[in-house]
This record gives sequence, C-alpha cells and structure tokens, in this order.
Amino acid sequence: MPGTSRPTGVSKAVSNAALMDAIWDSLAGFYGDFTSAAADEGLTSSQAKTLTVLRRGPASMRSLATTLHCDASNVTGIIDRLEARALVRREPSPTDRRVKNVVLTDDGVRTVETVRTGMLATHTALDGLPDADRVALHDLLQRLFATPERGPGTPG
Amino acid sequence: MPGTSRPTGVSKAVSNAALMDAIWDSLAGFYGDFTSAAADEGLTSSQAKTLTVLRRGPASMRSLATTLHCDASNVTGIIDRLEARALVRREPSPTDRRVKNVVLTDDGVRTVETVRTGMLATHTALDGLPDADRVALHDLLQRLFATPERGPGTPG
DNA sequence: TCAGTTGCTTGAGGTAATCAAGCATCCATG
DNA sequence: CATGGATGCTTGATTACCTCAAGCAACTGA
Repeated sequence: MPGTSRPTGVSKAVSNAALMDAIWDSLAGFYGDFTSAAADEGLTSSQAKTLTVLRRGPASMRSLATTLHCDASNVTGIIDRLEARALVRREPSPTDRRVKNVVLTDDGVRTVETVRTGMLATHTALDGLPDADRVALHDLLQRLFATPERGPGTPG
Repeated sequence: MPGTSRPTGVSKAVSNAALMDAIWDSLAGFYGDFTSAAADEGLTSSQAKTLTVLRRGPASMRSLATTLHCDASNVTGIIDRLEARALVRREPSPTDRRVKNVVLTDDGVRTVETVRTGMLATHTALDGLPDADRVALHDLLQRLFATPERGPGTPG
C-alpha cells in the first residue's frame, strides 16, 4: 500500500481528494437537512445561517459580514428582513455610535432552536453513531478546522 | 424508547448539539474556502457546486435538481450561464427526447479541478492531519451521511 | 387512443450577493 | 483643538439565485 506511486509527493493512506469527496457528501447531507428545516420555519438558508451565528451571542453588522464571508451591505438586507419578522433586534453599541449590535429576540431564539431540532436526518444520523465514534468525530472536527477566531460575539 | 432524541434520554459522551456545532464550524470553513476558490475562477458557489456534481459524470436536469435540492427551473438558469461560458454542454438523451444530459466540457473539467486544488485552507488543514486520523475521518464521514442514492450520474 | 405523468423551459416575484458611493463616527497626528 | 484618514452602516444599481405557476413536448400504461 505505501509503495503505490502517487503523482503527489508523500503517499497518504487516504488522499486529500477522497477526504474532500467525503466532506462534500457530508456537507450536502447536513446542509440539505438544515435548509429544509429552515424552510419549514419560513426561513431561507441565509437567514437561518445568520440566526445560527447569533445563537452564540450578539454581533455587530461588521462581524456578521466577516463570519458569513460576505459584504456588509448584504448583511443589511438579511437583518432588515429578520428584523421585520421580529426575530432579531438592532441595538446601538454603547461604546461606538457607528456600530449596531444585532441580538436575537425571544422569538428568534425559539425559532433557531426549532430549526436545529427539526434537522431530523442529522439527528437520526448522529443518534446512530456509537459513543466512541461520537467522541472521535468531535475531536477530529475540532482539530480540522480549528477556528481560533471569534469568542462568543465580538460585539462592538 | 431509544429513538427519542434528547434531554432525558441516554446520556451521551458528546451531545448531538455539540456535534452539530463542530460540524457547523468545519463545514463553514470548508464551504468558505470552496466559495473563495470558486470566486477566483469567476464562479458563484452555486455554479461551482453544480460543476462539482457533474465531475462524477453526466446528469439530467432533473437529477441535478434533485441532487442540488432545488427546483428544476433553477437548474435551467444555472446551466444556461455555465453553458454560455462553455463549461458545460447540453446533450439530448438518446433514449428519451424530453431529457437533456448535462456534460462537462474539457474547459469545465479543467475549471472544476482548478477550484478543488485552489482550496488552500482545506488542503493545509487536511495535510496537517496524521495518517491514522485521515482514515478515521474518512470512515466516520462515510458512515455518517452515507448516501446510498446516486451512482455516477443517473443520466436519462 | 388517450389520460396521466414526467422533463424542461418561461415568466413573475422576492431573496441574496457584489460593488460603488455616501454619511456618521471614531481616531491619530499635528 | 482640528482635520485627514479609517471604520461601520446604509442605499442604489446590477446580476444571480430560488420558488412557484403555467406551458409544451414527450413518455407511459390501460
């Protein structure tokens, strides 16, 4: 097995390509489940994603844009629509009058929790995983894309 | 009742909630990397996602819609734009004149490969994983969201 | 044959995403 | 102070995305 000459340098037990394919499939399953659970609550996936980020605590428009990897003006629109449905609230930052901190309303908290529990396929898949595997998976993912960034919120 | 998912059930070493959070972070990292690699090629993430699906082989419009979890009319637009850039081609199905099979052009193959190799953060993260962990991760993901569906393409 | 179904496209309407521009505020330097 | 530059948010324009309803063509089975 280690002798097989691969085009790339050091031969690995599992190629990056194979790992990426596996991650792709997982992403598709997880994200599809998330999207459909969000749709059940009348939310687009972008809106639900934003609520999920806010679950960790209030965040400024700027930090939301950074976390969501998109332009700040985009966040304005998403928050506009979420605020129109009273799922979030814009609060002026006490320390910087330019900044608006976005906070989940009680309704927003309820809704994002409903979406999470509504991800049936995901819960089923996770429930089917033996305890040792749960620990292993959590540990692996933790180390894979460790995000040293953002504590709970980074409000302005 | 083993099925009921939560608070009072059997205590797990790692809760579903914690696992979902870990999955979220990982997928966010992966997908963010993918999106930016796609943008480098002038592709939206939807377009790049579609090319990624087609990497496994030709697919009808219908099966693309199913795989991408979206309406068929949406696929029409995405394929229109990809075809205008000569990254894919619509081919009439030999067995069903209603069906159009979408195929990657040589340029499309090149482009999707470029996107994959351009996911630097992902490659770095994966390269940092010891061999045993690579095997474990691949195995875990494989079992987690095993998709018995779709062989390579499901062309009409 | 022909009713029902399926596959794809079009059009309307709203959401998402980017860029450029603008205003208010903050901050550092003079 | 003051003032030039940077930062935070919003608006407007443009394109892409996405869903639904409707339509036509083609397949299917009775």
